[in-house]
Amino acid sequence: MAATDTALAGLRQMIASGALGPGAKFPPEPELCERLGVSRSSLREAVRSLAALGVIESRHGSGTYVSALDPAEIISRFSLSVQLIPLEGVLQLLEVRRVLEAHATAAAAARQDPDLAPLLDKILEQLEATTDAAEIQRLDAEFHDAICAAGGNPTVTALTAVIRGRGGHYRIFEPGSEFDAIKQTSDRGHRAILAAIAHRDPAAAATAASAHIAQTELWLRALRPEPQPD
Amino acid sequence: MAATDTALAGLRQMIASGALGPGAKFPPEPELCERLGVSRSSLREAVRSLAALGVIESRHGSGTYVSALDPAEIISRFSLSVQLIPLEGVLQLLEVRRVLEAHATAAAAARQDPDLAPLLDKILEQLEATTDAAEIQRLDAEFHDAICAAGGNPTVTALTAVIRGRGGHYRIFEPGSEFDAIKQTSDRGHRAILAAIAHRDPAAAATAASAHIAQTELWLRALRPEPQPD
DNA sequence: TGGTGGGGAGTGGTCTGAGGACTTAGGAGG
DNA sequence: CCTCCTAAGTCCTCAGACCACTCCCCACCA
Repeated sequence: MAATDTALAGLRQMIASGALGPGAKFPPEPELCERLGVSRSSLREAVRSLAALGVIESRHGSGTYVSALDPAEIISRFSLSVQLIPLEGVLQLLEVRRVLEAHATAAAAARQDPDLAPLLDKILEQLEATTDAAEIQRLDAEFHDAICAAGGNPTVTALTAVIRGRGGHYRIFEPGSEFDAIKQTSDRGHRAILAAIAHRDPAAAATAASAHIAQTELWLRALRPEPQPD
Repeated sequence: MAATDTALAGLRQMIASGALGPGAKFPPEPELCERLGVSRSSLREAVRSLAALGVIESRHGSGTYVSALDPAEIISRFSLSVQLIPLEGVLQLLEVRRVLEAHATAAAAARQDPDLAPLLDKILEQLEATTDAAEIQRLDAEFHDAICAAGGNPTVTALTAVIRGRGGHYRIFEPGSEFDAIKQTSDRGHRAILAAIAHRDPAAAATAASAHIAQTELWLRALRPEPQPD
């Protein structure tokens, strides 16, 4: 087995076996090198791999630690790779988001948090008042994030946020011929979601959320805009 | 900015800008070092990070390449970190699986693939005939995988497979006092799913799949078994 | 007594240089 | 035309050195 793979398997095993739980500190690099039988370079590459996956955290001058192993944090690490996926794959991911967010929106409606509807209304008022693309994206994310968070499953919230972040790179809302029609349709979709939540109607909430995101999918398929780097 | 982060951002930018598309080959390491202004160690750690996320592939003796950037492949990279997530997080992930797999099962029922029902029936016959834990796990995965694949979204298939792989580490089916009852309930759940698919009934299929996975969640919450390393 | 600042040990981050292992393409030989 | 082999190209691993950062302890001062 290759040296880096040996180190990777060894580190993974130390966590999987329960020897090191969430937040635990690894031995210093020289000791790990000796124990795993690899050079420091190879060990560090293995550590980097696990760090990229959100399993390990290296703190300069302090040590190397097992992460909290929280699924939401781990999922958020995938943002980097998701942001590089081409359009065809993004459409598949949007179907995932549509299904999950419909579920989360229904859960939010069922939970009857009295503070949620006023918060969402405040966000929508700002959203409806602006025509700035970046501002639209920020407020849209805030709206959907608040709903998902109210759904009660942080993992679902993280997953939908990662996918939404990718969709945001395709600037549907750039000023153009279709801008007004798209913006109005989007605003109406948000209001429909809020209305369903305010009426404590989970089924209507799921339908409204699903329709809203399906609309985004249709725009992406039709416009096929170029993604914006950075 | 730290050296490794500089290299990471540079590599990422080369892909995001469109300079290197899926499958494209990177320049050799020495040239990348010079262009990005970092040493080979730092460059290699950055490459390892992106490789862990499924964005880059290094082939010994050949070169470094951009991956296919296929969302299903990228999601499968997740498997390593998901397998280390503790029970509490697994339950959150199972909710994701339940929602997605209900959706995929409904889609499979709606698609009316004539080969699907016979295939599933054959798998279930084998599954119902065995009491070996590993065999149960393998056939169960095969059953659900075939359904998700028929759902038509490879990303959903990959995501559910990763989560299912984690659930499999908690051996619900180890021989014990509850074994027979659990096995029978599980078998009945599979049959209900198959019946709904055979009857081309998407709503019933979604309900059956959702109930089947919800049952797994209940077992995990109740039994709280210890995960099996390796 | 309690707070504060500095210093030193511990630890991860980066660079350099060297040699080994693997892949691939192209030419020699059949 | 096919096969085998050579050689160039490229990534993989190791070793050693030095730098940067964190944290704890202790002397110092109010």
